[in-house]
Amino acid sequence: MSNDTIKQILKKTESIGNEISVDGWVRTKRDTKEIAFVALNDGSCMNNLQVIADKSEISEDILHRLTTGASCSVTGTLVESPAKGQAVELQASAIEVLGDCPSDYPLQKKRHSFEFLREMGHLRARTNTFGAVARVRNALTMAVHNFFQENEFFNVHTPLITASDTEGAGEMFQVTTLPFETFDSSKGIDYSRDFFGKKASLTVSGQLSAETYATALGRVYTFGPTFRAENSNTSRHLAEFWMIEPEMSFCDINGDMDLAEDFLKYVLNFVLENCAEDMEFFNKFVQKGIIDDLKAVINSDFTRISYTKAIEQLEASGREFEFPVSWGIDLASEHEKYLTEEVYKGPVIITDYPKDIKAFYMKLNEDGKTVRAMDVLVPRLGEIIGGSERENRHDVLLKRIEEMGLEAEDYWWYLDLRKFGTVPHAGFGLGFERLVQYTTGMANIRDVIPYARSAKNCEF
RNA sequence: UCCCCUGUAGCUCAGUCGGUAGAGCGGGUGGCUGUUAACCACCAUGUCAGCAGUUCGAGUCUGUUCGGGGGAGCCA
Repeated sequence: MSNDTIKQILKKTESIGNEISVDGWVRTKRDTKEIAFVALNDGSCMNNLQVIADKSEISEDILHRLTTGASCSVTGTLVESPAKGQAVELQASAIEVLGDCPSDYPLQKKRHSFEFLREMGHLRARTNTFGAVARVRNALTMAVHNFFQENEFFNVHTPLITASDTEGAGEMFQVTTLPFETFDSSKGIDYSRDFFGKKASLTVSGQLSAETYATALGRVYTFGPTFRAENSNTSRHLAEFWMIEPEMSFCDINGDMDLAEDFLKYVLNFVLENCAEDMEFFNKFVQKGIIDDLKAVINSDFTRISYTKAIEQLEASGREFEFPVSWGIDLASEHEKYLTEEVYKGPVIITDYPKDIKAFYMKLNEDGKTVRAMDVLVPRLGEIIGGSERENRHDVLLKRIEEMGLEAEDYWWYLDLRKFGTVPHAGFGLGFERLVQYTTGMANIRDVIPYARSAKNCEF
């Protein structure tokens, strides 16, 4: 923690003329007869610090070892740069090589494909793109907490291991200490001998637990890892991902939509303000025009339409969809894309879905056919947020549980929330990696989390 | 899980009608220039993903296994 980071050095022009020391990794070196130009990066920001290594000051041996990827500590004088391309540069008086980098270093000073870099999970953060993703991801994490804390939400740590396999959001990973080397399938499984004395799994959602705290603290949110054992092989799914789930008491579906809209605008704005350089990079090299897109979202009013209206629009479009449109179907990607990218050209919130295609806990409308669900759809990605007002009537919830073929006794504590001082409440869920994807324009979700876990993929 | 595409040097790719391997970048060496993905010259580098088959002969054709990508479904 002794030396300034390159980010600090590049910002503080008043230190021109001072003797400073900097640590970092060599990105590139350009040799001339008298001088070598070394682009030094320390991860603190996108930009490199140009180090001037005069061959009269720095030995040939040291210069020879400053290969791409090598780490070093440079001492010298910060001076105004006489050439274009950078405002300041470091005139080196001494360079210490901390770690050599032999020529079989896989990251060359050229662009690599994301596919190749995925095989280099332990090194890819040293590239411009993945460094920027990591910094933006960090900023988004900050923004999420700031937003909820400023709005008086309490962060709740919901359990990662759960014994209720009834959360109903997808296939679960089982957690067990039973020795399956000696497992005899003909005898069945005696879970009473397992660690928890019953079948346990990794959580697929913190929502039900969050609801219990919302009905005590008012406004809460979770922000933690979630696990789904789905065999889905797409650029939008992970087996391990981070989810944000706010839950509010004394709130209906309209308040829920307001929160979702405010939330998205807040975090996007936070990143544009705090990661300007990284966002410029994405704007230029990853997704052209993304900064203007995000600004447009921040300054727009999200369109809010009912499911029934959306179906009418799709039917009236005259479009040949692969999946035919009729009231009662779940919207497919092509339908969502049409609505967000072609009709409204921006975020769209769709509400009041048919009860049969949504979860049991969503509040039933007076029509008896639809529930107070709301999905936020955005261009490029589709559904980014899914939420609802929760069913707060004990008798209706019980009936819905039975209708869906679920066991009421599995939900005894969840039903208790409606038995004892029930309140209207609502919330939503948001996959954090999808938010990072949407913000950076990165096309594949495996490139916005440090180490992606998906079917048949658990490297590093 | 389904459909489509794909696997050749460290990377990105070309390789025609089946005749025994090529470019750019990267690396090494030398030169040159306050350079900016520097430039110029020279040099080195391959289990053509694996296995099996057809053929006088397979990077090329066939089968199969594995890996990667895109789309779909499921979803966040």
